[in-house]
Amino acid sequence: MPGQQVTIRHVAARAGVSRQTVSNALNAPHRVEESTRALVLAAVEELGYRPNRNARNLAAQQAGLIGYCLPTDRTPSAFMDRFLHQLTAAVEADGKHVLLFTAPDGPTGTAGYAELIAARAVDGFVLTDTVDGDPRPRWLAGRGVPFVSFGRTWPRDGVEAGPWVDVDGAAACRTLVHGLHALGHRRIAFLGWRDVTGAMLDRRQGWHAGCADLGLPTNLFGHALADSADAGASAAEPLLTGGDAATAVVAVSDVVAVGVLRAVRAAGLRPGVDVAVTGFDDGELTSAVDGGLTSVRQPAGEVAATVVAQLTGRDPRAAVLLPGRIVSRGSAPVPVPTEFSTPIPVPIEEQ
Amino acid sequence: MPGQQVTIRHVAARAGVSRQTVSNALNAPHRVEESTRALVLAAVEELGYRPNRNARNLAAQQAGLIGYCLPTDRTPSAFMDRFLHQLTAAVEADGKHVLLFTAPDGPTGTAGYAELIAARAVDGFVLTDTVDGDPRPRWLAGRGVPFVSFGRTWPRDGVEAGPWVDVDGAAACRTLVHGLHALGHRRIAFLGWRDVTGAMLDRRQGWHAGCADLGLPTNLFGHALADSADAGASAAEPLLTGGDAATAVVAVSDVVAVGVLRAVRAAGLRPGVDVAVTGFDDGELTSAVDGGLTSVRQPAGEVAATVVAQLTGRDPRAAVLLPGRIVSRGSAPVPVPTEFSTPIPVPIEEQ
DNA sequence: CTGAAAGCGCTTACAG
DNA sequence: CTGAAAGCGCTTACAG
Repeated sequence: MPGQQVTIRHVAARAGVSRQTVSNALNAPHRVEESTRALVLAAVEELGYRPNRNARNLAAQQAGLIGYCLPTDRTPSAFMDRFLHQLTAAVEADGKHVLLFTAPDGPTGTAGYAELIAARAVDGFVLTDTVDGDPRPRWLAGRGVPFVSFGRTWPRDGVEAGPWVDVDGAAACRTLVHGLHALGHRRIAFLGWRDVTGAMLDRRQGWHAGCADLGLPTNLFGHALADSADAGASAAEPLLTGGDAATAVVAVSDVVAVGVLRAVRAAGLRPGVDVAVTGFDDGELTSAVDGGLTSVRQPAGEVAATVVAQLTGRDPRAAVLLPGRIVSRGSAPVPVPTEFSTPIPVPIEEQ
Repeated sequence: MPGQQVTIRHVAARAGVSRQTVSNALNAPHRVEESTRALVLAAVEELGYRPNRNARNLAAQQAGLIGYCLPTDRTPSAFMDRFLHQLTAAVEADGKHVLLFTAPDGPTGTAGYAELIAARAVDGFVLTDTVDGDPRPRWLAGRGVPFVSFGRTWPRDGVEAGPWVDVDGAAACRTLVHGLHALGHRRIAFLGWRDVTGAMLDRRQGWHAGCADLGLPTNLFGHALADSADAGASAAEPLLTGGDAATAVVAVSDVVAVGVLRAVRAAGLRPGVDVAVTGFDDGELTSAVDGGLTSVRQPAGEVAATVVAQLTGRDPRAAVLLPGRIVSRGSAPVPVPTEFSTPIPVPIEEQ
């Protein structure tokens, strides 16, 4: 990086005050007379002065950086890109920046965290992709390192490992069931993943609660062997045939829902008409479906803002459940909830 | 961040040497006797010492950080997530980290860059999403700030604004045309975007060259009004009807290709059989298509590694064009190129 | 090869 | 309210 840096010395000389008065004018305005402050600010403006980050942070004993791990083997997703945008903006609003790092020891490894902590390179962490039994929350909490998780930290023995924000998948799926019921469906199935993740269980439980609310059968469910359209199609087939075939399917993800739609067509049925299908994620796949795929959108911006507010202590809550938003499209044109009510209100928009 | 930091003082005391000898053992091993070095390293190991980043960087007059801007209004994409993973890994291999920031003044604004430069918060930048007439490369180059762009910097008056890496979309589309020709197609259309971007022109030019290579008509092309399936379907319709209808369509993106497939079905034709369709991006949409969508995959890891190598001066090239990879699927089962040859070799894999 | 000195550019108590 | 002093934890020439 070339160019002579403008330092606090230059500003002090220009304003005709000492260096610490410049520092005070910038960091503790109340300890400086208004006229002095104006003088300093003018000099700062003229010279385009910005405090050297390293010097400031070294003196202030902070890093000005929040660490965020991108495990290299995670499936890339547009949603995580969106979340990262929002996180970056939220962290910036706090005068800090996001520092990215990888996990050489796997998605839940702590080595990368340990390095950054030892080097005092970050002030805290934001976690994502937490899984049941994830060692990271406990590990960080044990060292007194500030962090917040996007996604539950899955308490052990009823004890939370640390603060988290999550999207209420159960409420969304429950509302989806109510919406499908309002549409006239009475046999509503759930299609999850074979791998038992917390997110999947959460969504399935919401579907189950919705069916129970309305006296609908709760024995219609299946599990895709993978998060793929092919696996979704295979798993959906048995749910769509026979005398007690489902007329609606709540799928655990968009890509599984796309598979369900494929199975619907293969069975000679019309998607959205004979069989309603909903997904989860509201990604670009929703546009790949004729008439659009009804899906659940996660509020990335709200999640990011809440995470940062908790990290800085502005938000004292240890656990925050945010409602998702149902985006209603042709594959399952659930009405906005003027026509029905659910125990937990989840916004629905038509598109 | 709690806990007393282990400093170079502790290590020096433990090893029975002075602080600068510890520093030398770590940063300039050759200036220290082997036995001393071993002693120091043992103390470092025992104490779990890591140099304080801020102190090190302040003394060394560097930031240890590479800035990367995430414009908040950019359409989120799984590919950018993948690229960021790879960039993070590549930067880490160099002992640095990625710092994220936003662009309050729009996708090509320079305010965010200016702040970070003034604060000496980064050592350089990686640019993406450059557009024709993008002010950023010239602005950075004018200040002598190190940067590399992923995506051409679109020279003005023949002068490059700075180093870049890009994926050769023209070569990929040209190869696609040759592959479709090998499949028996003689009327191959191109479907681009109405908005004239460099990437779109690049791909269209490759299609044109391929058709010219093989003596095929070059008047079959259209432009979608947006990067959406609906726009793709509308724009594809006229290409698929009439006596001189196309039997294959090279689409500028996956989502446009999905629209083309919709138009193919709407015209009563069978995708992949009557009409071949290819996309570009190789995102999750490829799995939304029955039999899969043939697409072009960008080598995110190679791009990231090259960008970082240029940034650090390890790679002296100012402009690097990397081949994409064609992933052949049911929508256009182009053969691996043992059966045909193209002017520029682009790998094809079946999937 | 090793250590005493100076300095990186700030902030934070602490006198005046 | 303002400024002289000390210090944040390192690295970098420079003597010994």
